[in-house]
Amino acid sequence: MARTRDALTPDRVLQAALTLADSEGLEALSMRRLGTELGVEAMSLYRHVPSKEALLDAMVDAIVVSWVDPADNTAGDWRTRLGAIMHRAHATLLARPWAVELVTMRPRVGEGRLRYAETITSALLEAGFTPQLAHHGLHIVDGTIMGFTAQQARRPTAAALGDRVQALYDGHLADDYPGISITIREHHDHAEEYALMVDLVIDGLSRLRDGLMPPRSGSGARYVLSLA
Amino acid sequence: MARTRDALTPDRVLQAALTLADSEGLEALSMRRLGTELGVEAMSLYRHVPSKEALLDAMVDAIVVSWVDPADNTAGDWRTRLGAIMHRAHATLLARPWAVELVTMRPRVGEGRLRYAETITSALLEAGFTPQLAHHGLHIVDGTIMGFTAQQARRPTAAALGDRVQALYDGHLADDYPGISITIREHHDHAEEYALMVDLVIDGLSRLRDGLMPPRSGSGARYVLSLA
DNA sequence: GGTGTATGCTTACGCCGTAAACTATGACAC
DNA sequence: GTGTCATAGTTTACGGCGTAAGCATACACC
Repeated sequence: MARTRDALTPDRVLQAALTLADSEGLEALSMRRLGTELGVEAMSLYRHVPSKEALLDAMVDAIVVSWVDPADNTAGDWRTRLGAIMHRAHATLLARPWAVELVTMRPRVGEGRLRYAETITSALLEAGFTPQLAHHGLHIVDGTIMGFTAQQARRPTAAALGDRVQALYDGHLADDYPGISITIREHHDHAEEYALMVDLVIDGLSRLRDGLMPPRSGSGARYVLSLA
Repeated sequence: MARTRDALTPDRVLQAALTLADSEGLEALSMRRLGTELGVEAMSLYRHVPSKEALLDAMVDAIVVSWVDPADNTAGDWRTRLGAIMHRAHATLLARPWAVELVTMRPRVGEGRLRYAETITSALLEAGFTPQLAHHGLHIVDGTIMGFTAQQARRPTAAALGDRVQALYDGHLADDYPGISITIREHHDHAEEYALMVDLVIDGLSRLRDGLMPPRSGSGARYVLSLA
């Protein structure tokens, strides 16, 4: 076989995996399918990738690292920088809805995720956050991106939404769900909603840093477990 | 076969599925395995459940509906009621880490999820939020729960975290990741962190309602797509 | 030319969800 | 009691999955 020409490489496999997922979704990404896509048998991929899991982890890392742009690492207000990251992350995940599952669920932390975490953390530290609060801030930002994006990326295929929801749109069930029946009619701009959330979070972080958050009830420690 | 005694029912199947997932994780939940758990062949389950997908959806609904307790639907400040839901949701998801994937990724909206959405929505409407803002509020609360919980439920099995992270704990890589190297040493109380986030969100919602959020940059519309 | 090694192929195993056909049970009508 | 029927469970089978093990080929270097 041609060793030099057109040789498979880990990166070619990774790129092909991203492309395949982009065009046909994550459930279409099987090793066999990925093989055919590269004109090769499934088992050949294992010369370049230790396992499918590792491949998925590599995909995650490639995506997450794209959220931080070295260009805005140093310049500008921390608020602007964080906002940029949050919006960029949101945009890429909306463009790759299949990635949401991967990015939110895979625990492995690679270089890309570290870079991303470092960018946010150091931005907060430079902005005068205590290490403790910067740590919390990283998780707050990260959680916001994941949670909010997951929600919007969840396919509203309508048909798959459930009959009840359709009934709601049709104006029925107003007795059972009065609140939703009202709000469901609102014009709903996803982008605006996310921007609102980003502002809310950044403003909240700012107020936390400055000790402006009103003291509140407590830790929620009463809500531990039960498993019915 | 005994038609009356010990008969399988959709609910028995659902309960068994929840139990199995609780004890062995979501990846152990196969129809075959669930069958043996119930002393029955896999195919028998299909008399009571249309498909595995439907079963998973039922599991989601059962979990989500448990987040809202009729008892605190009407009583108390809206802040308290929302906080209760958020903490309860977080607690149940931490007790059932496998459920995070299901709850965040499955688009189907059943009765349970509707009940949950209705509770939050009507609480906000009653608190004087505009329908538009109540709608946003629902998504903000929902996204917060999902995102933050997903993050904490992501197994920190340490071994599976990645070598770099271990190196960071050991104090290496401080040059590459100065910020993280500082914050990683902090005492890290998950419960406290979530409580902080809950307060941040509720405070933010309150400020949104009262028009106290400072005007900000914009929608992030510049961060659309690219797919490298 | 011979050897070593890298690359890809073949085969096979044990899982998975589920379609289709079959069987055994009890309920009920006469 | 006998015949009919619906219901609940079983059996078998299909096409997919990830990947372990072993084989074949072709180049690089001596």
